[in-house]
Amino acid sequence: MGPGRESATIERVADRAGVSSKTVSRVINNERSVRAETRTRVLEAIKQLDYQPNLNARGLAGDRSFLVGLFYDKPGDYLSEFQTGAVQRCREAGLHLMVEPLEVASADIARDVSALIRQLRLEGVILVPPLSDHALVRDTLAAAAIPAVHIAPLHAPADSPSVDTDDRAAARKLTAQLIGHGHRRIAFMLGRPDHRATEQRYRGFADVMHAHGLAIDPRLVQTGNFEFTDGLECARRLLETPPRPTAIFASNDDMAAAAVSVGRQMGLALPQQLSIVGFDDAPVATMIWPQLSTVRQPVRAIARIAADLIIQHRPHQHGWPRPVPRPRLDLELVLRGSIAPPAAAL
Amino acid sequence: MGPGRESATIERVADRAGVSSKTVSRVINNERSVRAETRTRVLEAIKQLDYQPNLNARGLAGDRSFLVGLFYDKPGDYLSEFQTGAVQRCREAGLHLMVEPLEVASADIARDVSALIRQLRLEGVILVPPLSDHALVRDTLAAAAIPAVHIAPLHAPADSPSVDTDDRAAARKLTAQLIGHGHRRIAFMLGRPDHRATEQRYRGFADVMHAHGLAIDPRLVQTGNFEFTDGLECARRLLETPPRPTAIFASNDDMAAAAVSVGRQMGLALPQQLSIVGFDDAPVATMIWPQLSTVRQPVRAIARIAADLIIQHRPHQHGWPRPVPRPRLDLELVLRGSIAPPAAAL
DNA sequence: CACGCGATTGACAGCGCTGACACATCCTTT
DNA sequence: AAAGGATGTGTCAGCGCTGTCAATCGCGTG
Repeated sequence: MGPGRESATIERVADRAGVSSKTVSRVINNERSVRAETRTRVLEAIKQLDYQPNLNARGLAGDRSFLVGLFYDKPGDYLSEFQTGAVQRCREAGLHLMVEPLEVASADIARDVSALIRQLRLEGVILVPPLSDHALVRDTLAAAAIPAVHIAPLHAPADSPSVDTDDRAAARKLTAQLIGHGHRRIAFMLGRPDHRATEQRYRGFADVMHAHGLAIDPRLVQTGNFEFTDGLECARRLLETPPRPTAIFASNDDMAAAAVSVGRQMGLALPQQLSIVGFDDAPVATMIWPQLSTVRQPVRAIARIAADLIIQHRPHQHGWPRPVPRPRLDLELVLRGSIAPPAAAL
Repeated sequence: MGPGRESATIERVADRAGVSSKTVSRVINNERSVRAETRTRVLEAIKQLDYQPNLNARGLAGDRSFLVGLFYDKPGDYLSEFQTGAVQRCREAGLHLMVEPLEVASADIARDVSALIRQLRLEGVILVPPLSDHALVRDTLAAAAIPAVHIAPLHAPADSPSVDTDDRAAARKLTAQLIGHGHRRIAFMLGRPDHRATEQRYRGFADVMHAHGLAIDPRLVQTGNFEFTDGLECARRLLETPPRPTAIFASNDDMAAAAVSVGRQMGLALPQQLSIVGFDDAPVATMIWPQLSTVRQPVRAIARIAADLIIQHRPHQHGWPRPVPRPRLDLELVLRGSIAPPAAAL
């Protein structure tokens, strides 16, 4: 009820409840050996005084920090979705998320990481690609014995958990859609080579092409680095390669959007003369016309799981359970208007 | 050189430098009264031991936290740009940014805010719209005497700084472009009513329309809430209103993209039969065809300034300087392919 | 009824740092 | 040469909490 005039301390709560501060501490930390009646009394006092424990003090005394780090390289929609999911899960566990940009290309990235974890005493760190494969960052974290969760790493570290999605299976399904509509000559736009997704998505594509006995023209496989602008260039090359492909599988929606843009500039009727699919179900997928058929990324769910892994780890202290957890999520196709039978096949 | 095996403490540094821990503290906090020679010696010891001060301890002892909060409602590209700018500036000052989502609609938002600022002891908070106008949040912050910087608030709080952009002037310039190309019948898509930008952008539009003696058909002013999906609906209504407008001024790029999408679905040639302009220079502005003429938002710069305001405030302790700082940034037009003379005027 | 054991609770030190204040130096000034 | 004023440095307590360990309580057992 009454708002604490000065922020109440644990002592004040203890007095009001008629117990020692240590008992209040026990209640706050949800320790078992507190009589139910005592607990109630303490809780009541906490509520009445509107007491909020001081995390600095808790941290200093208990050698904790209540902080989880989320390290990223490139801001954007993915990141902001991810952090929203991670924060949600962290809050439930009474933790807070420090979102820290790190330049992969920076020379003193190791120093930055080291400073972060030692000053803030992070209890765990989540690494999103391409940081999840950065050797220096990994080693620094390992040396400091900070629990780290790697999102979709190219090479899963032996003693650190990772969270993955089954991009390959999804890419298979999406490719099957294209082939099912009658496409035979399909181009592929690769993502950044330092992302696991790049490899997996291409493999899924290749799997199905081969299964159908379809050749992959090497000239029709180009790298767009997951970037719209690179995708523009890439799409141009692809569409200038005769005979023109009737469909393009872009490894993400930004590049798919670039393909749409180039296709339109070249005067092609979309999707009749050119089918295009993307990956991620990014916002742009529905903001262009035709809307992209793509694969939904459950970004928030991934983030939640990653945060959860850190949270679950804390009590154990002694490394990760064996085998190291490596959850893998299934992906879901989102079919929209960007696929049509190839004009020639009509 | 040698990496500290166990994280070094201030005492260890003091021993090595042959001074007291207090002197080391002085060096860390960059206090003046330390002899240059002593300072050098201490810094040397710090480097040799690779010492990193414990922020928990610093915070507890000095009643600080080295934490600045960034409160937001909706994740997205804007947010992630903003936080990148804010983090950069904070780092330079040795502060860290806690990015915290807050639900504007939530009933216990005040409780959430209160818990955050009291547990973490935030040294300052940055509020992005629409949080910058949330009365409860504002009051809670004020009651706790936390310095808060409001980004583009509808109503600038009397004793809190705000950072603004001159949306009105930019909207004028953009409208002038449309009219300069020969457009007379121009529709307008409004944003969310709880954003200052919504009002300012419309006013700028109206200013120029009136200055040219052009009427604003009330049926051609619709609300799209800054959302792509609402924008779709909105654009449909606008384009079905006879006589059809030859141009649409959307208050942001997402809605402009929606207008492009609808225009295309209706079979209009863009930009010949319909010119469209947006606002913000969001990623989507260049990812659709035709690319949007729009207004660049210097989001990172705004974020930097906001962080800087907090940083500058700290030493003073006794409120903000008078008058309360209210920096306002100018905006820059970005002209791309989405404007053409109206077909009829050709 | 003394004893033992688990469940509960409290006393106390101390986490790593900084604020307040005391002390020591080294100049100036008259 | 003594007093006054900067400047530089150290001592010590304590920030608000938790770990450790000891004390106390409740109660079944022999």
